[in-house]
Amino acid sequence: MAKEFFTKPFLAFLEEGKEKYLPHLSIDCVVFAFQDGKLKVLLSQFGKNGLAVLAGGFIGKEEDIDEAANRILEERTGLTDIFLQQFQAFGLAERRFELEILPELQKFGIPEDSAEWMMKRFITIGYYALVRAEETNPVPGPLTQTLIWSDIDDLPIMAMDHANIIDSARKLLAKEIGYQPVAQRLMPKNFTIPELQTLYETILGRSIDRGNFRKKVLKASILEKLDKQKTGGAHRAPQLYRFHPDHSDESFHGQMKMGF
Amino acid sequence: MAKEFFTKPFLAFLEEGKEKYLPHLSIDCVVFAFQDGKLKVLLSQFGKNGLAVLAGGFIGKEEDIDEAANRILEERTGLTDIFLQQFQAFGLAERRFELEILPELQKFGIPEDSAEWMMKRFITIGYYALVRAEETNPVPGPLTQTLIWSDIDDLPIMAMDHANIIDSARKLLAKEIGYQPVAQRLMPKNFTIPELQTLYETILGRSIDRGNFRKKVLKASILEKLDKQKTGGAHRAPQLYRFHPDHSDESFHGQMKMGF
DNA sequence: AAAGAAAGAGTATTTTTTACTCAAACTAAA
DNA sequence: TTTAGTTTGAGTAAAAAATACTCTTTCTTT
Repeated sequence: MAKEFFTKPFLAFLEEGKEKYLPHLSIDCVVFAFQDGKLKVLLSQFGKNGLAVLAGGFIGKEEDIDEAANRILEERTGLTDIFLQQFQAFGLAERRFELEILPELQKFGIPEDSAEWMMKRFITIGYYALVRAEETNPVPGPLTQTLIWSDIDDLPIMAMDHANIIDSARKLLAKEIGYQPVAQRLMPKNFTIPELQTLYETILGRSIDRGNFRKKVLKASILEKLDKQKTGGAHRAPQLYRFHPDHSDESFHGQMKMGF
Repeated sequence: MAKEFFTKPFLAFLEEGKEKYLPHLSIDCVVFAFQDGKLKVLLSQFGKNGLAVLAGGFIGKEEDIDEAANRILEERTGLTDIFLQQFQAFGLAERRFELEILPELQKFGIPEDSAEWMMKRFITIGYYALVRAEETNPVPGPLTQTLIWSDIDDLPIMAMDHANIIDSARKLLAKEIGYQPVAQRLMPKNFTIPELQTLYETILGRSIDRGNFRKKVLKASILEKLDKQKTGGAHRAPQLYRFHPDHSDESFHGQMKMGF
């Protein structure tokens, strides 16, 4: 990785940016996934062990902010129809890339004035997204060197206030999981109840009684039992389920308030 | 009211704006109060029966967005230390004052180019504020002709998407009232339990059992009984309470989840 | 074939919510 | 001064939800 990354597309991006995008405004997406029993976020990193940033971008002059967020996410993950929700704007006066990113660019010989517009103060609108890791195909963009799924509890050093943005998103997630779609979007198509429980436990940050979780989740009748069982496990084969495809989304918020 | 309103201060404001404020960005505050058993919002109206807008303003180039929101609110209400919280950015591509406000300005002979920067596309960051109506002293600003407390269920015609912004804020309020500070900020210093109940009922939009409400609110031990009783009422004199001054705010979120 | 381990199922207790009833206290009308 | 009307304050009983367990089943590994 290195010099050849910051070539034409990136320079072109910088030159065009001033014309195409609204000044002082950006979008940053906290893309969550659940993998190996851990909560992950999608990050792009400037080189191995380098500074990391969220999946971000800018807002076209004639583009809705939600449109922009979807475009940015599609560019990075290849996914359309993502669960994507705005959650907070971050707007401290001293929020600017300058200090951290400018040296990086200079290392690669980018002329300073090409990136001038990017060095201004930026107010960023934070979105959070829920994806299934196994369906995602991360694609580096013009500004992104390496894309990684990082354990949310073991983040690399983040640029600016990005660690703070992730933290806010995570707290929101814990609130929102009581209102459904979260689990649908993060779990694989088929899963066992104990697997679902670990999702809840990692998001809520505490353990839940096994029996009670099962009881509650079944009573909510949001799950559909499959014929198959999960084989290969070390012990008794657990039953596989999937979310009932009927009430695909909004239909029954609050049916499973998850007040454990 | 009329011509003399759009004079020096307003023109000066327009001229300066381009220099002082970030382009394409505004702040709009939904200021809630509870008065006569009704939920009210602070609006400024262009003339009697005219178009109404939220208490809004712009973000200084070196100003945090929270700072800006506080400044704007202080300018209008004279209050400092307001409960003020960002809740959502509104950013449709066609969000612009132009169509609705430009004609108003032209009526008053404002040169079109003075207001040019204001006619661009704006992304607005929505805040909601909670105030005690009786402590507020609304002050018209450079852009605001008349300030009124409007019943949220009987709004005048609102400019742009401002009705939508109010609606979002109200929905949020209903969610947040389960997490405390809301009632503290909206109720007068002293109040009776039935009065508190009507606040909950109007915010939640449904009726609550009298006895159960009282039981729950008392068990949360957030109230302090006063010696006085509320006199003058048509019937049995209800006991006066105030919020326990100790845990003034954050201290015990969630103690009163209000799951009616 | 037996041991270990997790899943599935069930029970019992406590807490919270919901739906009421009844007495007390005050005003206004008789 | 008494009485009717109305709202507050207080309490009870039943239903639902949350919590804390135990026991059985089923699978893998030894």
